[in-house]
Amino acid sequence: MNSPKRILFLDLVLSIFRLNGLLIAEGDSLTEKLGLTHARWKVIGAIALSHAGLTVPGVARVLGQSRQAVQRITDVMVEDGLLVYQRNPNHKRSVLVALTEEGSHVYNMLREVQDPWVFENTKEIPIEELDQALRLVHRLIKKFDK
Amino acid sequence: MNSPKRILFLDLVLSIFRLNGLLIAEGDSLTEKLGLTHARWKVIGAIALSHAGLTVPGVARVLGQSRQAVQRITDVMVEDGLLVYQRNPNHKRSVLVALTEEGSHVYNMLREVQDPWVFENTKEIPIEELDQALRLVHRLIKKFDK
DNA sequence: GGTACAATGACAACATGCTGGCATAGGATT
DNA sequence: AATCCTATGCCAGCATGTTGTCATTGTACC
Repeated sequence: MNSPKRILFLDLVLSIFRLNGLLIAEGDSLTEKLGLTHARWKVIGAIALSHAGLTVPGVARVLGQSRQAVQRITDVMVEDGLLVYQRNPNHKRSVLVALTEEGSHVYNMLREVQDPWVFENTKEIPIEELDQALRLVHRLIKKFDK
Repeated sequence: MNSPKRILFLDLVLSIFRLNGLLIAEGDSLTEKLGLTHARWKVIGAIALSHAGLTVPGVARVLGQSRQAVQRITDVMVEDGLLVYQRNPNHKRSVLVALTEEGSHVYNMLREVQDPWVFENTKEIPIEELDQALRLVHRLIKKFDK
């Protein structure tokens, strides 16, 4: 069971761990001036991309995290004026999370630093490679996300 | 700047975050009975695979983490009898980290649960796809790891 | 309507990661 | 040898994630 496949897969797993850490560090340094952290722009991004309203557990489901982790982040972001909790017509207790004006502004600034970063880091990579890798990652996510 | 490439790349980044979380959960449940956690088997694996001796900061460099994070884990693992600190002929203060007999035993058991897991999750994936994805991930790591 | 199960909010404990600061050991340069 | 830079150990503070528990709300089913 020391097949090449085994080695490749374990290398892939460890590399995912490594890349995850590096991406977090990248994201943090990229958004430092905006007062954001990776936990925060993940939330802002999820909300900005959602057309329907999202509740806290809804954001958690989108991000694949526990609702408690998201709740803690959103609570602080509400205090900081980036988010507001809005009445949810569909649920008495479970409020909707929305961007404030300042939150939208921060999201726009996020895009302004993110776009050049994406461009810089993908300009030499053929789109086919990105697509293939993404498909494999999605396949693995589907396999593990039960 | 809403190119397909941008969308693909951002999806890839978010998917890496997601897969990272899922892999940690997988690893934790897989090694639960061994009394391991993902932080611990990463360390055990790094040490088991190193031919030369590793110091704590050495393990950290291999794993791409801070030496403080690794130090905390190894301290606990030494208490638990999985690791020992050994005199380092090359450095008075910076000891080497090695597996105890129990640590080696746990590593072997780790392999016994890990191998079937790897097999199960790769049997339907062509080796070429794994290889291509791994190459892209390595490429990104190299780009961000400065 | 009543009842049972699921979803949510709130709080706590804990694991894991990061950074920063400080003292000391090692190594390189002069 | 003296000096300077780097590596290391150790401690602390903090951000982020997990799980668990409990009370309450929503929902579905009888």
